Amino acid sequence: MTIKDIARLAGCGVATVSRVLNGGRDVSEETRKRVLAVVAEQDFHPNNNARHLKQRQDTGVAVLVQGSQNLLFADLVERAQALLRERGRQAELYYLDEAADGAAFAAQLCRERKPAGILFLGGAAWDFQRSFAGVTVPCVLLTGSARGLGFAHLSSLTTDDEEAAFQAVSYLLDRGHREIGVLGGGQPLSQIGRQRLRGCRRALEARGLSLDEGRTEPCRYDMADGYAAARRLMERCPEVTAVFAMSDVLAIGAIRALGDLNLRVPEDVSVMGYDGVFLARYSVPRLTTVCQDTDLMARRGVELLLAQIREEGEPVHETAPFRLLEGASVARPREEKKGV
Amino acid sequence: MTIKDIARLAGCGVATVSRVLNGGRDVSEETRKRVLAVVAEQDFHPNNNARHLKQRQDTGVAVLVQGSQNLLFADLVERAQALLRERGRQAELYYLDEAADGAAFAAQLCRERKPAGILFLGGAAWDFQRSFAGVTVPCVLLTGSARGLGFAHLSSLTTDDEEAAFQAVSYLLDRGHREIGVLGGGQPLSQIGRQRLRGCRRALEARGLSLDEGRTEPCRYDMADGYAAARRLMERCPEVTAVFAMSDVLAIGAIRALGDLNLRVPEDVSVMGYDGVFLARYSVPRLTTVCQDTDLMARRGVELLLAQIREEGEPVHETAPFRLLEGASVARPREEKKGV
DNA sequence: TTGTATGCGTTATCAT
DNA sequence: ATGATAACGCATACAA
Repeated sequence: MTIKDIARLAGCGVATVSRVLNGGRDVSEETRKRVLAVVAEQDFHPNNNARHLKQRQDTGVAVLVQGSQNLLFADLVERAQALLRERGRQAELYYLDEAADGAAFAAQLCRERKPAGILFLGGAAWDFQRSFAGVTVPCVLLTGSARGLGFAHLSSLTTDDEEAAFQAVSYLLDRGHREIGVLGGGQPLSQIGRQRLRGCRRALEARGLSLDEGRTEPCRYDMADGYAAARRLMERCPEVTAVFAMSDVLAIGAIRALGDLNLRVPEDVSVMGYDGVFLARYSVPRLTTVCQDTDLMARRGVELLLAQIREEGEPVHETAPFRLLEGASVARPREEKKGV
Repeated sequence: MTIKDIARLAGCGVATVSRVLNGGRDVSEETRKRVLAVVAEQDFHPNNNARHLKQRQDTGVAVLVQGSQNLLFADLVERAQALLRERGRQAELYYLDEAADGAAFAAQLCRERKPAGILFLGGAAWDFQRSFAGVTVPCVLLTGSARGLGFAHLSSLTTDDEEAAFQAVSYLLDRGHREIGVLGGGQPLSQIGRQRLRGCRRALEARGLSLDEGRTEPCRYDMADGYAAARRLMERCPEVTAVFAMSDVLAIGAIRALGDLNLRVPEDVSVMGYDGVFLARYSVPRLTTVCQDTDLMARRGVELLLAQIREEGEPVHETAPFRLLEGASVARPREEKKGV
């Protein structure tokens, strides 16, 4: 079943069928109806391979999600998809492995799917440097800065990770914590990890303290690693009264680890998260966390992308606001520990 | 850049390039090397649209995941993908919305991508009835039974949901609970919900109790709904001493809700989960839950699929074992409540 | 408004 | 072992 068959059954040429299927302009209402009737009757679906093979440019937007289990992205995806649909742009979702080369995949997409633009959720700066050359359409990177990369059609929007981490750790310091452990900042997403680490350091140094390397536990961003890292940290540094986890999933893992060490959260050890994913609202205790504004990021990200698609302007690199969401996982340190 | 260009640069015909790119049989080692050199030098990637347009059959396997946030599937996907790769089958992942018609998507896939087989993770029986006709390759459905559907090339493998639910509720009854609430079993995945509900009923009736409709709270399978459903349940039935949540994410939501109602888990109210996702091991308290054997399901599912791809035999419909994983979210009911 | 014809980049068929 | 060429199913330029 091809448009040829449909054309035959509807008594018209293939071009007419094609026109009806794509917007249907320059077609009389009568033939349009006749064609659509046949299409429905035959349950015909055009072949996208042939379509994209021939098509020079698609109107849709590709959304590349790197890390399907990243809860922060789940929020972003949903919002972005809805917004794009509102603006008449079909959003094609692609989930990539965390380790995959997102930019290379995007380049392939440009060759084969020819989207009007691409929205990146996550992705390593390194991949962009290496493979973004093949990407020919306007792009926006969410949750990462592409300022330093200098590509003419790549904008970016990210939370100011350094400042957010600064405030997170300052919040702990304000409550009297002095022995603070840090979880996260391993190899992947290293750019983000570095920013957050820098914020930590700045907050500590502002109080005359220093970021003790022995109290930083690099790890991947999942619960299992958060759990393991927290155990390592507490075994090595039992004097720690507060933990800053660079992601909520790490915080969840850490809370479970502390529980297994018979340490109560927040009475014995406080835990501060990062991201503000919905899971943070369901943990026991509820997480105190840096809440990234996914709603605004999705909205502004889509806006930037569509603007660049319309008129090829300069790329922009912005930061999105955040707020400190108070849960129940942070308290003042206990007296006996405070005195250590 | 097309294979035509590659052919020209390598001084051979397009057919030779194509042969080199696909397994490279019937090509002299010398020309093979020459072609590959040019391909590497030009960073050439064949166009998949054209490839699939022409190709009559692919050797890869499509994996359709319905519900990207379903944690049970996350485990299954990872295992299945690894196993397929081991067996020399490239696994192409497709994440679908929970509400999407998975079978219709699969039919489209058969027309356009022509995979050797399809592995379904989730999906509603209704969609299969309506749209599976267009699916022409061997398929295996995981986490659902397709026995009743009667398709010749659709096998299935699922946990015996009724029996598992029976044992879960029996476990609660064994510990002295009599006032048991049930969360889950709404519209989507209704087949699964019905099975589990049936198991609940059977367990209760085996002790001369009955499944009180007023104590069942239908809801979707996410934390927010679990939270809301648990609150509704406890407000309407404060005498409840144990809750059976038909999914771990519901259980997590329920535990949070109970906390907000100043009810301790498990001292005041016990919570039993279902699925055995990794998240269950990180909750506070750790979930007591029915643990589906994702490892076996992935292994056996892939095995069944590859067998059907090799030799078109009869479809099989099996159940996978499960086990009750004891956490810390279930205890005996308190005396004062027990007597109500 | 409509139909005809060409080509998208690849695989598959058939020669050689 | 290799090359020429005909599809694959569609969009599109152009003719009518």
